[in-house]
Amino acid sequence: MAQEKLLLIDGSSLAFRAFYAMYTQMDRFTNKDGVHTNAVMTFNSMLDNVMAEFKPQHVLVAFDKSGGTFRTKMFDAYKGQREKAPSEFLEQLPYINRLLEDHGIKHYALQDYEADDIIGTLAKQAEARGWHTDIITGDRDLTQLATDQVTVQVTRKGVGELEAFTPAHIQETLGLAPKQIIDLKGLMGDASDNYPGVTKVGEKTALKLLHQFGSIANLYQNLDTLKASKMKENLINDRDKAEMSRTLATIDQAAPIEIGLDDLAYTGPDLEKLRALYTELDMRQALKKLPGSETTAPKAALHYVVLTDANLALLPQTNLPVAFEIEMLDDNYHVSPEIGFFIGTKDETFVATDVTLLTLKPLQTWLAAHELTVFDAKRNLVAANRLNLTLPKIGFDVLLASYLLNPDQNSNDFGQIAEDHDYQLPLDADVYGKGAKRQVPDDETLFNHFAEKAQCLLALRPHLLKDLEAQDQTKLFSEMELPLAMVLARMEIAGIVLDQPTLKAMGDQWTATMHVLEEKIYGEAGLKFNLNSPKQLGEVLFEKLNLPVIKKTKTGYSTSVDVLEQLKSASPVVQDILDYRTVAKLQSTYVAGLLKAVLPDGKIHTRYLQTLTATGRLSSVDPNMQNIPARDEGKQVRQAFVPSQPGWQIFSSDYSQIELRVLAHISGDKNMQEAFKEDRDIHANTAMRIFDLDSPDQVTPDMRRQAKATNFGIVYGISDFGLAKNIGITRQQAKAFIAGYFAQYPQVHDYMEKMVQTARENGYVETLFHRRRYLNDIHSRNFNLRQFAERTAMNTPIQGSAADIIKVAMIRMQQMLEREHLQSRMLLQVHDELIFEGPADEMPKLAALVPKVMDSAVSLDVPLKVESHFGNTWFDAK
DNA sequence: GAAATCACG
DNA sequence: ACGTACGTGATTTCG
Repeated sequence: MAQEKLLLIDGSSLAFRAFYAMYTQMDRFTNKDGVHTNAVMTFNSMLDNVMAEFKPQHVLVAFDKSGGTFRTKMFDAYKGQREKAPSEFLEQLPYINRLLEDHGIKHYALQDYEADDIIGTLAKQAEARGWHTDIITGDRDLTQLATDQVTVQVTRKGVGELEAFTPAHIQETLGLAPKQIIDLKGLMGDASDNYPGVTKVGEKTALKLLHQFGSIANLYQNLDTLKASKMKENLINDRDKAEMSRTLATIDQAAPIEIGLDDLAYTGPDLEKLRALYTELDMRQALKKLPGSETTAPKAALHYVVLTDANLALLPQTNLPVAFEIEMLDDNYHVSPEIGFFIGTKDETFVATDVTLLTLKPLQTWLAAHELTVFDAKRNLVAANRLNLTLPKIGFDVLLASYLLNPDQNSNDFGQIAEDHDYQLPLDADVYGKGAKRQVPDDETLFNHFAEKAQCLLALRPHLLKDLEAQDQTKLFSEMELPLAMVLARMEIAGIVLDQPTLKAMGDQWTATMHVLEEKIYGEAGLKFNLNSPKQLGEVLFEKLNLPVIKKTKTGYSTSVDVLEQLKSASPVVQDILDYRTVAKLQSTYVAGLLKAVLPDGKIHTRYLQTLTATGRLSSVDPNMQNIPARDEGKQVRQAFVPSQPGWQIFSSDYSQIELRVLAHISGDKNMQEAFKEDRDIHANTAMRIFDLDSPDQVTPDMRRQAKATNFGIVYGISDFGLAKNIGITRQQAKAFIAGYFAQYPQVHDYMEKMVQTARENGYVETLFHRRRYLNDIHSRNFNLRQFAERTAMNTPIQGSAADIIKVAMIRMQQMLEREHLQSRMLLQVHDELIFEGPADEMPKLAALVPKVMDSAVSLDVPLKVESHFGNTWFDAK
């Protein structure tokens, strides 16, 4: 007989996670009585998943009992920092209990004990009987229970995935045996359960000590063998804390539970009761899944042919578009495994897992002769490049088209996009799984999915083309976004070299500064605390040091820069905190973060997301190369971005004031256009106008600063409150500023009103190149949402048209580089700036060429201005 | 997962 | 009376 299986679920931890997994959309999920159901729903689907996956004969869901536990009796502050659970959560707990009962699953809680202890006790009993146990929890502390017979499954990324902690897995990841997790927690403490551990000992130090000594007990027995150090002192001083924390972290495996293994048999659900509960809670998805509800018939498997090197001749010659994709398992196509490809014609889909077939001559020739329809051109171009091949004839991209039709539909999952256009296609997540469980399915499943995708691509193409035409976006698609995908692919493939030693050296300096500041701050504050925790920092500043509270956040005191700037004079510690924040950011994001992103070729290959933003801008991820520090000491980071070859340099050109120039053009404002036509300093010009001055000499730096902020505010869709806050004036003054501004630039005012009006009438606004953004909230009864939509209506045509312009410039620039046979390459785009590398002797050519291409990308009623620089590093190209 | 913070245009 | 600048991504803490 097969081994008996027991499933123990940490109900408290999972319910909490289930609640927060859909926290933002919580209010979308309520029943007709206003009871929230997000936690119940998520908990329920989680339950379905684990029951299906583990198929246990015995199940128990353990909960914490409210009120204290034996641990609180030992240590008052245990879990003391926790805020009370929100009422939207508490109201769902009774339903979760009912849900379990109706599922035929036992649940249990015990006075003075936590769910952990119930689970630990039962797991031990099950082991004695020779059963296998799986424990489902969101809490890593439970991994201490892992044995050969007990696997601890910890939820990841909310609740969607499980990570299986076996003793071997724990050994692999931490180098510890499960029981040593207890010593680990003893040494490092636990912030969320609010027990201390040893001062200054975090996970790293604790692991080192445990690898050396094995346990806390043995560590203290052999403390003499440690060299004198601050850490040793801390260990001596905090011995009590360590031992107490160890006790607190220990799960009681002999809790006096009144329930036994024999009570846990899973008998299956009571479908009628479940149906009643789902109905009461208005859980339609769950209702649909109940047996006996209407089911959708499984679709017939599609036909496909598996390609081999021997049957490539089967590919038919056709003038019709064909579907193509190189499939990869992960988002990051620079490094993801390539798991197969497909070629679909209207009559047949050809599939294979062996992507090296693509390098064979007959297939290359075939691909070069047929127009391809893909989902995500850039992704396929990079994948192809990894196989040393080009895809010269990509004619249609379903992802790009879908994004242009509505940039809110920016999912990267073909299944999702298909659904948006009323086509049936399984989500990639359903075929491949998510996160740790993501894997290549068996060939039949994979190939069938390929066939579905191929046929879906071919089916969607004519509809999307028609829709693009109807929205006047055909050119935007075929002359801008699709060609741009090719250009971006080349930039991403080129990558930029990171000078790692240089960056490491900077990082070491910043780390040293960080440590000095840390100690100084602890001295000034009179205590040690976690500087990276806004919560703890807030307590120190506003409770211990009694500094005035300037601003609050949802959860407590705000400690952001603008607040700290105002508190600088109140205490010397504030400046140190600001300095600490600066270097900590540089170290973690720009030194450690960038070093992590370097691929084996020594380069950083970012990915531009071409179908993400609502305005038409690009974004950049893994890593983000569009927010590398440009000011103050952080800009040194740019010294680490260097050319890929000796004798080469970095070249950069950027548009000057492109958004205000776009505004001057589309608003038709004569005064603003005049300023640009005469190449005046636009901010000084604005200052002269709103402060009613006669000559530029009368503009003080402060006036210019305020005028500049007002110009920005206008672009963002101004409000008096926002402007007042930004430049530190009263709301009245801001109001007067804005009135003055509109008096001086009257057509700008007209433009703002016109855009809001357009949005109301059409439901969307457009850029110069017909990029569209829908603004459903423009008619909202909710004041905030409506105001936001109005500001968006004013801003999107400006930001989006500027994005259009640089996209045109990039496409033309790539053509020019080829036409002029330059070795120089385009590497990066940062919204209004293009960065290249090339041989030093090509720099003068770039200096002539790039600005010319950029400023002639479009013809506006005002000139576009471009500034260029070059040097040995990105830093020097400024 | 959410929130807070801070980097860029 | 409402509560606000537009568009992004990465890191850290916390429940």
